[in-house]
Amino acid sequence: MLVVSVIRKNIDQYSLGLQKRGFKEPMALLNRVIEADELRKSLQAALDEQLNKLNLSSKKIGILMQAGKQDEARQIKLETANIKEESKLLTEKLQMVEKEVRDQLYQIPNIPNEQVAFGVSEADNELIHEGGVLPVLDEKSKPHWDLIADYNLVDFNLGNKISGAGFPFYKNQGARMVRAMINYFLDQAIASGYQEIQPPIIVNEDSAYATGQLPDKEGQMYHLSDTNLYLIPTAEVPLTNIYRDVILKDQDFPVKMVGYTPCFRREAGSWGAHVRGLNRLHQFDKVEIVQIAKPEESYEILQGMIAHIQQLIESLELPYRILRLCGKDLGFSSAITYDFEVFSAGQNKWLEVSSVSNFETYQSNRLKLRYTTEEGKKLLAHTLNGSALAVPRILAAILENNQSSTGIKMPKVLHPYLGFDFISK
RNA sequence: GGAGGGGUGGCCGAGUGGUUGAAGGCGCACGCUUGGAAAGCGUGUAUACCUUUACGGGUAUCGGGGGUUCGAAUCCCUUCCUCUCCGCCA
Repeated sequence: MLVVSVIRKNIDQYSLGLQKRGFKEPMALLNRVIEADELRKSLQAALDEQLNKLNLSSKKIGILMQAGKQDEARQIKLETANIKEESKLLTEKLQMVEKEVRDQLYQIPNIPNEQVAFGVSEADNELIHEGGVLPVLDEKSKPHWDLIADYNLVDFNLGNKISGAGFPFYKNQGARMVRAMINYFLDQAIASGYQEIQPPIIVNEDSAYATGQLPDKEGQMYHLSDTNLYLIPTAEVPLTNIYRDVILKDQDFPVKMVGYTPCFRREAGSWGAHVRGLNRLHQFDKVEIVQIAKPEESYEILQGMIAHIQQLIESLELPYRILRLCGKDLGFSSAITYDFEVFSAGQNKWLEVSSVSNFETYQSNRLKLRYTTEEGKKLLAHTLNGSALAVPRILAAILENNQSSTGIKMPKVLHPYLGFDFISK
């Protein structure tokens, strides 16, 4: 959520930023919030004045009562009726306006960083880097959903029976691969100085609001209505919320967390042939890295996170590319996002396997996540996170890219985790 | 799930209707003291919003929400959390 006072100060720059996201009349939108906030302030001032009168009267009455001057006290009591009436009205108005300001702020996404390009579709995402070698496969090569069936690695039918579409059963060497990747990804993050955390995968409403899944993305999450709790769509939610309502001191930095969790996504309305196999699931495994940073350091830290993910993908010997998302494709809360895509040769398709973002203060404003500067000022911190990595699509790419007539070769780095180096019949 | 006890500032802890944003202590900061340190003494030490060039002033906040009252940390309702005992249990 943006800060109104900051919008006011940077209105031209913010307006331009929203244009990058495809907003037609951003200036009007921004001015509307500012005006609503002005109204809020004046109502607040008027209310405070009434409350002040009331407080003064109460004090007087207290003193008179103690002095035994009941009659004088009763006289003042009568006068307070008007004030109370007035402050009640003002309170109601104020609450309405406060809600309006909040609702308007909820509708304004984060302002893109200056590096983010204008764009009208995902075709305008900028290619930043390419790495690895595209595999040359013979024409008998298959997509992973066929390979999975051939080698009995994942059972989708069983998933349908027990849970529903999008809830696969991993079996045999497939299950082993999932477990190996999770462990490998976690170990690599730990080696890069991230603190491992195993968080809950069910969170309350406050947490879902604080990281921005609510109010408008409730369709993304599974909701447990009897207890009003949510299944997490990503470990970002519990990990970042650790720092909700926290004021960090200098010695608390750096804050680097890594967590493995299953992730749950309803993905309402996005089902079809293009999401076959492991490409898109309701439940999947992901290792997530999260950092909290001082504003002046956050972009350097973002580069570090990018480097970490890049190394991870390279170590798996997968062809990949890094894209910087354009304004149109940028997530609502993000100021800048880099997507990592891996080429999956059996489908002849790029699969997004990681998305790393700097949210600047957009999340921390809702989280009330701050830090103390050397001068003792309390400022909003920056939050960043990235996938490192999402398991099923990596699994798919490994299977497809490494297939041959005799079987599937496993990347070297996973051998110690797997206990095997080749999948064959 | 049953029965009971609690949630107060960075921490401990007092406070059951009236100049209480909150005694006292610890911690922390600064100053005095000292050869130096400790002890001692003094001063200061919450957050948010509004207002003021500044000094300052105002409002709200004693788990959250609502109510009673001129006035609530204190009374009532509701909700969350927590502790103890019993039950159940991986």
